[in-house]
Amino acid sequence: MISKKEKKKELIMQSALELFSLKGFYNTTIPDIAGSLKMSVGNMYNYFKSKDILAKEIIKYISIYLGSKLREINELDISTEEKTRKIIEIYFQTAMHKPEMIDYFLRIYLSTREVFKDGCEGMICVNEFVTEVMIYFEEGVKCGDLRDQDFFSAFGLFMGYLGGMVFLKGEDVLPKGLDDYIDDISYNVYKALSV
Amino acid sequence: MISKKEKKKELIMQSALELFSLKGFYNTTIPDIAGSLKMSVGNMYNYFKSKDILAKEIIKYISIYLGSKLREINELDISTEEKTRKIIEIYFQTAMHKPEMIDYFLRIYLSTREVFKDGCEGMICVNEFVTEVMIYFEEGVKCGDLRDQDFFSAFGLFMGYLGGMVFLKGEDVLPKGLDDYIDDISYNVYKALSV
Amino acid sequence: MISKKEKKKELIMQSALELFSLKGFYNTTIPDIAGSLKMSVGNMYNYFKSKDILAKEIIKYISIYLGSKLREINELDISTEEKTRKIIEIYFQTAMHKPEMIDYFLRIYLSTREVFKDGCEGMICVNEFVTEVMIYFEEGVKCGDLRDQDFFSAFGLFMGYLGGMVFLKGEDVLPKGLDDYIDDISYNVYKALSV
Amino acid sequence: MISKKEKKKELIMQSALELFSLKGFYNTTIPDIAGSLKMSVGNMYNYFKSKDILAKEIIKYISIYLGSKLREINELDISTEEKTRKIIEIYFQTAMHKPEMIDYFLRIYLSTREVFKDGCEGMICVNEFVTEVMIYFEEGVKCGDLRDQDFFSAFGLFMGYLGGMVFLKGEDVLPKGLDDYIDDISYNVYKALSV
DNA sequence: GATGAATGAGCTTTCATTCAT
DNA sequence: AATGAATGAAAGCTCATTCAT
Repeated sequence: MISKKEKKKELIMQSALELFSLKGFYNTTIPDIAGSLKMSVGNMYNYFKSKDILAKEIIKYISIYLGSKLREINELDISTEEKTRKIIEIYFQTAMHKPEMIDYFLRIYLSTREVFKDGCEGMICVNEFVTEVMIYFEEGVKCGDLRDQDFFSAFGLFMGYLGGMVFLKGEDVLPKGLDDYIDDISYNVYKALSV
Repeated sequence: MISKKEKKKELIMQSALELFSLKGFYNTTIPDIAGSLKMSVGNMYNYFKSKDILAKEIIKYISIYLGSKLREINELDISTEEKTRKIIEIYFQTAMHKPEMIDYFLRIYLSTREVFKDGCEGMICVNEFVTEVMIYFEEGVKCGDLRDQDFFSAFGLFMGYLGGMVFLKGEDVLPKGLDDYIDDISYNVYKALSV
Repeated sequence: MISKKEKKKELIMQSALELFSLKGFYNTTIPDIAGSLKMSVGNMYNYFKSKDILAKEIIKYISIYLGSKLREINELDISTEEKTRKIIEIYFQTAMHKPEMIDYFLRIYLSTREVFKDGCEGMICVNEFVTEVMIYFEEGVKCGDLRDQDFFSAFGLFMGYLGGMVFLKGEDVLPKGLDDYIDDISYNVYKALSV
Repeated sequence: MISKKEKKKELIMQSALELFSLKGFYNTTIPDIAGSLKMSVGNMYNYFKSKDILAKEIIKYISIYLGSKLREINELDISTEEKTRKIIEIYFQTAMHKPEMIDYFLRIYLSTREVFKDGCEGMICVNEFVTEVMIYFEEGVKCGDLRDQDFFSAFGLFMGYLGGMVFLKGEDVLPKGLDDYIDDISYNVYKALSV
């Protein structure tokens, strides 16, 4: 069972996540976050000892969320090609319906090194997510669908690609909706990674 | 002919670029930049009217630099496959020898929307760079090497991939040097984009 | 008979005394004190209505403790010279074995006027201690051992001296242990005060 | 010649010294100090990088001031007994006419260890003052007036005594003015220290 | 008696920008 | 063109105290 305090921590993370991804880490103040929750500034600090710690907890939270989504796909009994498409779909769906998550990942986590340096070195805080991508890749290789190449070569292509598209969407330069690129992207990714 | 003032502006941009990419936009102060140039704070404002304007000039500067590098490749009389490889090479070489440029692109420009919102909407400030990628792509299509797909589907893959790899390198999770991934990546990109 | 509540108040004072003398009044928080006693913050306020009141009760507590030690000496049937030495001994022994007491006296009580202004004016809160020094002095005069001078001239010398030595010890500038100064100090004090 | 900046630093120290000694270190805020000088808060930090550093500079300043006063006495061609009296006189005169100095010494410097821990270990920041006391003592010994005892035994007596009297005055328990104790104290100190 | 979440004023410190020289 | 002292708003964070449970 989840404690009342744990529940409130999650509420705070949700609100902070939205504000951070909307306005950026340094343009979101603790009073902003507290205000959005009708909570006093001081009380915020009963839940998260610092703004940095809050930011780190949020990325872990996102990693767990996205990781669980990927796990569901990994557990399906479908071809690697279909899995590839489903991963793209879920990524874009998240980008459309919970844009703050992907945005936080791309614009806060990847770019605010100072904050994540201590405690999120390497991929510690996005471990759950990366692990599932790894599973997707290794199973694809094992069953003969994907070429056996360096994992990071494959990871960079797949995730760099998806991130890049969401960035373009965010910059409002994509003429079509993200959904409309799913066919192209699935084709390109699978073409690149398959044997 | 380039004026003395223009020359000093460039010096300032160089120094600011290094500091911004090293410590982030919000952790670099105007006194920091002035200090690194042994220049007074007040005088800095004779060259750039605000920190935001400085940041925007820098991204244009980078875009022009990288665009010119790509143009050189586009003007070579080689196959699209060779061009693809050369683009990757030049991108990684820049990432290794002038890391501040790629870092600024990925960590400052892409992530600090607040700053670039006014004056760099869409791709205005990275126009020169994007244009050359577009030329690479369209010529590749015209000569029958590349599949005729939506430009952004291709752009996202190529540039998202390269950015993703540099990010991974920056996070110190790549077991090998960037150079050692050139073969893999060239292969993957060309496989994805070719007919 | 001492009530259960009175007993707990004393426990709190002991803990607070240690923390105050170790970290200072303003660097010791009520949560610090409560935490050191595994007690809730709210409950602390059932025993002491404010931090200031707690601080004042502590100095009274110390005064009573030290006063009782001096009374024991005053009641002995020994010469004033021997009493003088015994007072120094007991003072230094306290400084060594219960350093928090002397430290509190010197560093909290004497220096944090704001806090003790209301309720501890003059020597109200250290009354028991000062009274015993007064008795020592007056009896010494009555029996012809000590010169009959202004009490405060004598008090300042004796207690200023002892406090000064403990300060020096605290600053780690004394080359020897406090004990090793007892001979010197006894000699100096008695020489100064005797007829 | 003294720079304009140095002059302003001294003005700030003067003002801060008064406020600190009057209200205590933790009850004096930077806005208090800035306000007393009709100066902006931000500008204060152009002169002293932190409140702690300001506090440390002040104690050095006081030490130099008092040290110079003692040096003048040390350089006089008078007996040790007369020097003893003159030191007490100058100390009490300072306590009466520049009470903030002695108060700062006794109530801020000696009691706020946290602040002076780094950078003022031992007697580093009161070096000039202590040195002159040492010279007084050693010359007194050399010329046969004072007993050759441990320096700190003598220092603790002399300075502890003077500090103690000022404390008592501050607590308003002395029935007479400080001046009226000079005879007594001179007699006591010299009696204790002389051969 | 006991808990600890909640309050909110207040603190130190930072920094883009201005402006008198 | 050049200096750097000055401004002042705003940030992150702390903490004595209260109060519903």
